[in-house]
Amino acid sequence: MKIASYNINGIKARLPAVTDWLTEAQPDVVIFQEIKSVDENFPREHFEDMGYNVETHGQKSFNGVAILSKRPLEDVTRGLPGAEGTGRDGEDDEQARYIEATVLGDRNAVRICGLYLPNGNPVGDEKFAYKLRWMERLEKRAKELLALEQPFLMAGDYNVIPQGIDALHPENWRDDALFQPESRGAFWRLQNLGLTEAFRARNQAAEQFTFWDFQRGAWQRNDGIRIDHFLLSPQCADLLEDCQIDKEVRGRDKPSDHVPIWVELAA
DNA sequence: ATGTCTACTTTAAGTAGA
Repeated sequence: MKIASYNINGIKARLPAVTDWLTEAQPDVVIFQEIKSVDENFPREHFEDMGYNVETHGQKSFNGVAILSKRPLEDVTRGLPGAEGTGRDGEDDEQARYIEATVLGDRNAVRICGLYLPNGNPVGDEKFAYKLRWMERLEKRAKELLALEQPFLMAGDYNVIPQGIDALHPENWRDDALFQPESRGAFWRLQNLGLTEAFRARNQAAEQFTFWDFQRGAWQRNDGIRIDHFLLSPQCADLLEDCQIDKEVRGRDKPSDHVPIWVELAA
């Protein structure tokens, strides 16, 4: 079962590019981030015509996540649990950044957690504090799911550069929320719970990026960072067969600033 | 030093977010 993650930076602007990539890559499941659309305006029927079941969690203008699956989706939940000062299960989280669903493979059911972690810039601002609180909530959710001892994965745009090797010029990110010790520490804490970072489990090479800024000719200079990740539960990591980044998508017409990353699971 | 893109409104030029 091929499961992909792709921050598309706006479904309206990205529909042709996303359609071309989907047609070629043929993932069984794909999670999108930054759909930047309310649920009613998401081109659901377009993707249904391509054979996908579609579940969205959108909002106006910003953020927004979705899960598309060729297999049936079960037990869909929207919002990361534990939103502050609100009701249960993140129903009142004002930022649409998280969705979960279960996909049935031929041999295993896999819980898919699609996330768009807050950027957190500028450091020192309330936005950075929100990022760290959000990561604490994610860790809490990971612990809940780990207790079930079932295959699950948490994937998406983490907005975290794990190590210096994950940037062409790590020194340029020293003061950025994506490379702060607190952000990176929270990402390591997730892994230390027993989650496997799929890409690094299979590839230790430098210059393996998933994002190149639109500004300053970052793509032309390969001035990228690796911030889109798959974290796998132990039962899911046992099924891991491959993890790749579809880098070439960044060089196409009207690209997103991110490219797809995917895992192949023996599920 | 600067360089971009997207969505939206204030609707064609400015703002916010990344």
